[in-house]
Amino acid sequence: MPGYNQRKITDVLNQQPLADFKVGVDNVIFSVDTTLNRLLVLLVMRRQEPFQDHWSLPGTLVRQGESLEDAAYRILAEKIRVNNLYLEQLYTFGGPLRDPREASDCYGVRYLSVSYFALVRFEEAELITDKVTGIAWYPVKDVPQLAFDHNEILAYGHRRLQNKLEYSPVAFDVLPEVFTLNDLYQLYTTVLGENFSDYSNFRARLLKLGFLCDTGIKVSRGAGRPASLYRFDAEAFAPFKNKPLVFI
Amino acid sequence: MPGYNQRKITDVLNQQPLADFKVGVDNVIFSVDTTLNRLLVLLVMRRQEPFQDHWSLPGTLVRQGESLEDAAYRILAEKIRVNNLYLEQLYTFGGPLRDPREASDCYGVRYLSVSYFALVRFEEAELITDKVTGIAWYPVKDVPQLAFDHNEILAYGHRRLQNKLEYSPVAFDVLPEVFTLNDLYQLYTTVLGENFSDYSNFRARLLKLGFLCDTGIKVSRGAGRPASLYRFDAEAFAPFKNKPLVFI
DNA sequence: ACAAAAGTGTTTTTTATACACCCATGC
DNA sequence: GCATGGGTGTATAAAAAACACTTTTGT
Repeated sequence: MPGYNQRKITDVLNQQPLADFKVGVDNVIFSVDTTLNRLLVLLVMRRQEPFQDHWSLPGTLVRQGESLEDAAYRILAEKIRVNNLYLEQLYTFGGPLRDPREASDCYGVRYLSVSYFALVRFEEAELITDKVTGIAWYPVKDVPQLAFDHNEILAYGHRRLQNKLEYSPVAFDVLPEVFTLNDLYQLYTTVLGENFSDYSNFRARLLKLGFLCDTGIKVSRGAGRPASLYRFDAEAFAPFKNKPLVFI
Repeated sequence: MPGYNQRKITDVLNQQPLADFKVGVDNVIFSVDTTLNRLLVLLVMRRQEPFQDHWSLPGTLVRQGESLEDAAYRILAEKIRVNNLYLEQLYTFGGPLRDPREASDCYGVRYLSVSYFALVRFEEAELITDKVTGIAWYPVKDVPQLAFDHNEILAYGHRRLQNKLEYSPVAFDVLPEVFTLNDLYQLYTTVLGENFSDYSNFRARLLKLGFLCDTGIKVSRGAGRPASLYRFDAEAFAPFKNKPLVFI
């Protein structure tokens, strides 16, 4: 097949060299402080260049034989202890020059970032701190300038979280086993912003769906009538899976 | 700062070598054949190993100094001529061993795929064919076994397309400048499947939204009353941007 | 008693769904 | 005339949104 061989030769002549990549993963880990009604994101202080002494998303470079997810879970396990963490892929940022380590020699190795996100229980999440590494929950509303393009990644993650809350039961992964309807409502308002819904209607719709069961146990928080504690029933939720906009 | 230096040393000792990556992009390009009401996907025949003589999504490896998007647009421009193409990032597949080129030496270079997707106008899209490279529109319903994990990527793209159609005006990028409401309805049914909505209600809702203007021009297709040709008014659509579920 | 928080109910408006039916054309 | 596809309208049900009101607690 002469045409094929000829084509192959011109291809080789036309072809620019391929880029060599290191691949990083960066995690956008949210939690909700239900007492102060603040949406928090996990940040770590960088201790090496580039961007030394800047806050950044917890990330790492992918090692040999390691999948992207494995790397994401690995770095997370180094920073935080938490049960039942589920990471979801967010977006891949890979333009040239997004990492200053590329700048010096423009045709050297490239740095690509695959971002993941998760929502964890604030109370259960135990930050792993040592003398050298700064690590903290930061209110999303006032995160500082971050390393690399991490502000952009965070903004993207925040939007995804808001969407996810609207059609999937992530809220119950982050609330305690039993919770009051007001706890749930507060969670939604802190993530989605004020006036997303009237409390009374929120309540009525959610109870009608039938996957929240009243434990009968009452809990009194300061003044006011005691609230019922509810439990999320995963089985009863099953029929609503993948059906968009169950709430809101 | 002795603690810092000590930490740095143990880090180096603990650290496995980083993986080296080549990064590929793979495009899931859909179009709709409005005469036969079929959803199509663009496939190319591979002419080199691995997976020689298998159909695959059109893809390429990222070159030096090239962004991910650039690479995606480059390979597309080699396969198809079309106006106003907008690519959207889909997902990143990066497990080890997803590419058989890794298998021989497990700790050699890794292959990662960032996928993009788009919906193009079938009539305007001109496939660039030569004697050696097979290229074709394949009905999504009966795509064969593809190279690599491309069936998985395609399935992911199909789901994304269905979602996108429900809350964004992509349909008007793929329809001709003027179209009948039935053309629009057919497009939705071929992508979303039968019985997603009654035609009459689909029509009423869409007209009420007010971003479709009747040109007054009538067109007769065979028997039956001639239909009005409509035009999409991007300005009038603006207020609905980012508001989920405008239709359906 | 009163404020505060929980929970119930009611009214109004909007949207979804399923049709029935009229209109304009080709054959 | 009548089949065919285009287009309009209507009745019913369901959901969304606004808000008034009752209940039960702490102080």
